[in-house]
Amino acid sequence: MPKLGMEPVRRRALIGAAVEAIHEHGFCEVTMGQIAARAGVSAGLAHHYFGSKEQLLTATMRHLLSELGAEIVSRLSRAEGPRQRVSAVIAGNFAPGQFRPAVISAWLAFYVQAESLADARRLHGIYARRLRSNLVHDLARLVSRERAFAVADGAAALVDGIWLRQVLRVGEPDAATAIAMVEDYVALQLERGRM
Amino acid sequence: MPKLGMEPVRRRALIGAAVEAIHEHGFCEVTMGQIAARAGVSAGLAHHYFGSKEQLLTATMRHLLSELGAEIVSRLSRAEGPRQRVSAVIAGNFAPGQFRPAVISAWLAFYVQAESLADARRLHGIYARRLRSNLVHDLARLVSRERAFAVADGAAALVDGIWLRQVLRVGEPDAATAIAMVEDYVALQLERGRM
DNA sequence: TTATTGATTGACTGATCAATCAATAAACGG
DNA sequence: CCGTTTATTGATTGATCAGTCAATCAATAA
Repeated sequence: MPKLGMEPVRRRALIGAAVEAIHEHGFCEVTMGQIAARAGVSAGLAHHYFGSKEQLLTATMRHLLSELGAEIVSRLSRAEGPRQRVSAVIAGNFAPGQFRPAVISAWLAFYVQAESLADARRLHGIYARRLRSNLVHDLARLVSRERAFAVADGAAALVDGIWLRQVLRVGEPDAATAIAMVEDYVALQLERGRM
Repeated sequence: MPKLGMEPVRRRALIGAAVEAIHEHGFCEVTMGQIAARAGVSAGLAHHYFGSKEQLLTATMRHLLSELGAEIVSRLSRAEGPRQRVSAVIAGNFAPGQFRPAVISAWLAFYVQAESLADARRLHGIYARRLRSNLVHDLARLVSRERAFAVADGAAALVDGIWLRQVLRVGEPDAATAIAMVEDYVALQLERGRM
């Protein structure tokens, strides 16, 4: 059965399987065997393509962050003016493909890992700085630069908090309510800034 | 050297050591041996008193939640009127003994575990409901019941988000800034509610 | 003094799992 | 068709670690 050019197919499948397997078994408990089985291959093949469990997990984290980033960039490109750009960032953070149980579980697990794993920490840092500078840049066109920092930090904390709390909520995530909550916060802050 | 009545001493030491060891080694990587060594005893003794790693970890989580709860209750008892009570809850969530790196790491790790571990999930649920009902009860005296729910959820998400983001921040946690951020959010929401 | 109980350890075991590797087989290139 | 590359597996290894246990020692009680 061996077809050629399977590498990208397997890599994608394994990364997707890793997200699901982390959700099902928990980050600490999940094994290469479980991930590989979910992707429909042997554990040996997972090692063949990724070298080690840590590298597969790091690739998975990189994938999640880049997908989330892409959602935001795509919405930013359609936004007009700073206020819409802020909304684009907020909505991007709750994009349907991202704000779902398995992704939320994996994302949180990587947050925890980022503390002890240098690679994970670096990736998180890059992503967080980019998000923040995007927000600050646009907010600074609406309020003072000083307040823009405060509002960006507040909005970012609120977004992360909503993701975090979704981990323990039962039932499907409600992106609309989440977005409304953050939009409300930003609107209130901007109103005051204009007074 | 065996003295009598060591059980409570050892239990406390092991729970404290678990928090520190999780912070140092990471939740997934930490072993009973490392925790026991930090507490100055053998791994065998840790099993003797707690039965299993899972039970020691669950006891640690219970301890963290109850300490945080105690900080809030203590501030609530000194508060007068609903507005002060809301502030008491906020300040309690950033009490100096709790809002520090090792505790934050462990707390977040337990959050992740709560997804797959029934015991951890139950504990978290109890704590979260209590916190929420406390907030809603007092907020409902300041704004409509409906808005009280929204503000309580927003404030709780903000608190959790600030804790979460502290995991990756370098340097000592800044409780004062954190409290100011949540107080600002609540103040803004209450102002609107009164309009 | 002599049992009894509680505290404690270090050695042991059994299971798990990441990582390696040799073997196999299909596709392809000449 | 024959050699090379790519894909894939299953068996194996080596390390780690949770959990158990017998043995030891001190304090207390009878």
